[in-house]
Amino acid sequence: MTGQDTRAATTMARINAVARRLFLAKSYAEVTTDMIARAAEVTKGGLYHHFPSKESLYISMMVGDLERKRELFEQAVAMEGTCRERLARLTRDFLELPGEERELIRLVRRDINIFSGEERDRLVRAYQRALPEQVEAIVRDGIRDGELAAADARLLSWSFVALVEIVIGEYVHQVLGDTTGRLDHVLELFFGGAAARQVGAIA
Amino acid sequence: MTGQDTRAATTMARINAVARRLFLAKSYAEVTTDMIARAAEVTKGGLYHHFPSKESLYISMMVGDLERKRELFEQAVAMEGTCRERLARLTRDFLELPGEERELIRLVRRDINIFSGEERDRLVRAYQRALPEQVEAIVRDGIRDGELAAADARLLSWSFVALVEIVIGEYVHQVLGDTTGRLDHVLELFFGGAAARQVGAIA
DNA sequence: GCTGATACCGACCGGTCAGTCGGTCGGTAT
DNA sequence: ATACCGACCGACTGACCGGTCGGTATCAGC
Repeated sequence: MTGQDTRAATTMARINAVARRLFLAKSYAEVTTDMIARAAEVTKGGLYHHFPSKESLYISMMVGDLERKRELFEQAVAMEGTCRERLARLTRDFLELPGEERELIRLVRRDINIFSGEERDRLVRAYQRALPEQVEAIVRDGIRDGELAAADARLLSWSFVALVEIVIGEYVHQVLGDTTGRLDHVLELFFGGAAARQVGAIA
Repeated sequence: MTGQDTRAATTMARINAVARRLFLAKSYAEVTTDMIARAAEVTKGGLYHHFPSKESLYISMMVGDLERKRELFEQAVAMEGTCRERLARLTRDFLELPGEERELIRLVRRDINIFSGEERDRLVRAYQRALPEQVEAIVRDGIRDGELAAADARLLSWSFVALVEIVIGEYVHQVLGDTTGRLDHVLELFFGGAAARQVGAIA
């Protein structure tokens, strides 16, 4: 029993890993089930023995990964400290994820429009739980404690996530350098805005 | 000559309009050339008489539209006033665009990954000229005039655009209401940040 | 009213791809 | 040894879809 379970689980894990790599490199439509099967060293029949459809394979690969990210980000939420410190921790954790792991979150935005119905909802919910809701929990505390101005927590969280997403990418790497520069920029902009600080009076 | 031009131009415009509607409602792959042809009341042969390929039809529809938006946003750039006033004008113009026109900009992000090569570049360039570069011009002035803190203008522009894009959508409409509420939120957040203002000293 | 050009037609082709299905094989329980 | 079962195989199918092509309709200029 364990032997069979392990064997199936191993194969499924191999398929998942290969699928992740391929879906990152090419668009959903461009990645064929043949490609996945060949790269995972199973046949299409074998692949369809474990997954009912291409869509389902894609979604469960994504959902599994997002679940792991949720656990990571929850540590920042659970942390003691100011709102800013906790957001910093979460953002740093995110920025320091190995490239492939980090890029996977972008796939949600890239591919969300090709699905619909129940499977799409599964993906959306997994994403929301993994990132925006974690940020929202911290932001909500920040507002409650007077660290952030009163505002809609969800909207603020989305804004924060959007600022973080901007900071990924090669151009920003050239401008701001590695994690710390990017992190500082996001936090400065989110908390303090882009306006020049008045040098003199409060005016 | 004018008669022929007009006839062809009319048909092409009809195809473009129909394509825009369809591509907004469904993903690129889901919209078939048959659907476009039928909805535009031509046959596939007629469609391919005017456009060399589905991809080319899509891209030129988008590029044409983005070109019109560029002209609109250029008015805000050309305007007299502070950086904040000019960004407000540009953002207001954007937010007050009729729904379909505004959504079209989101298609760039949605579909950019399915193209590659020259046509993709055409689309990317048209988008950049239409929106981020306009914002960047204003932001650059703001930095030069000491209204914005010294920073990379392009990065700031992207951040601003990202904040604007957040503010579209039904949830934000419920929270902030129509254009003015959204506009104020974006400007407040971008210029002043989300931190609570100190009530007392400068501390 | 003839001629050429352009707009338009619609059946058809070539290729792709998700998904199927009858069958093999290795391991496990009895 | 036998019976069984889940893992896996791979040729095949059916549908779809972008693009083609030989042909017809419409209209301008002569």
